[in-house]
Amino acid sequence: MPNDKPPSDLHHHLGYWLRAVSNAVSQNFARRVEKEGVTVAEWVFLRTLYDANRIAPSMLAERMGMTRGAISKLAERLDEKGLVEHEANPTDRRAQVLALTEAGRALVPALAAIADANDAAFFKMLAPDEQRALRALLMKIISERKLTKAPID
Amino acid sequence: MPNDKPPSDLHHHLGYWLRAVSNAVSQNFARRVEKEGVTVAEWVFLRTLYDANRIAPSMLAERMGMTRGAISKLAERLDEKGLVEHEANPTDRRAQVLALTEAGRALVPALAAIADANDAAFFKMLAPDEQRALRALLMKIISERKLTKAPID
DNA sequence: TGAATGTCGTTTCCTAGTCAACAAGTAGTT
DNA sequence: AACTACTTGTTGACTAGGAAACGACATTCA
Repeated sequence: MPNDKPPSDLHHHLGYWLRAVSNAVSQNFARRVEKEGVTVAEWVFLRTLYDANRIAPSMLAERMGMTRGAISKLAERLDEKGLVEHEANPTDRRAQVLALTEAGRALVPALAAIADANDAAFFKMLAPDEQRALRALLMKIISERKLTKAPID
Repeated sequence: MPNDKPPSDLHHHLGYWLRAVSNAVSQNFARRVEKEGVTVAEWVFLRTLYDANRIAPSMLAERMGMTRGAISKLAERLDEKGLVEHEANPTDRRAQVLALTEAGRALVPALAAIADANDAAFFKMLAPDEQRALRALLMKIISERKLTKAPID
């Protein structure tokens, strides 16, 4: 045998296509919300806080899959923009509680509308059953992944 | 009507799940190739160069979807690692030509094996037909997107 | 009570990108 | 030939995030 087979192509990996589509979606969304003066991470932050009402930074870090350092900086930026407030925690003087300001709360529905429009535009070439199928496949991977996260590797 | 309906949930967007899975795959892969002293971007760079043999940085930037500035720095890093060489272009004294060194060429198959293993491990919970379906959906989005990139906004 | 240990959020340092300004070189036009 | 306009790759300023060290505080345990 004169030669090994060539190394597999980039495009043979599902992860490659996943990254390509994901980046395109995120970049598109980023461009849209930028006009509202907000980044993608800030949108996720605000939307999560919208539901939580009042939440510790460490909780937010966990839910968003970011480090506490990142959340700390993110919260400060949003505070400066007048969208988020830091409050003291009466029962633990180390801790903080984050909450939306009125302006922050008012902004969320507008951002949600942009997110809806972006998602709709991006996946409109997929039929409804195809969209459901894609969602199901992605969720299947995620849920499986959750189970095997700590022990594996 | 007392109240509007609430802003849509983060998890209602396909883009959210896409980003979640894509980030997980990439992080996992990053951790694995880190042991070979290489980042994800560097892997894509090396693999692309492996096929192209000799290529201008500007071409590489286009193929990888990165700016020329990023490619310039990436190439310099890989040059310092002894994996990539800069050559002069005889016909245009502004231009450069990038090529793999022997070490760089030798490294690619090992990295490809890691990429194969990572992809296999990550998507093994999907049946073969599910994997094909996922790939088809992603490619459908990409190809549609390519067509409507410039004009749409 | 006091000491060790653990946890909270912040900060510093680092990496890896973008963007915009740039010098060097090419090409086209008179 | 000279002027203009474009293109090439590099650079500097800036941004966002991770890792780890940190100070302040809380908890546990003797």
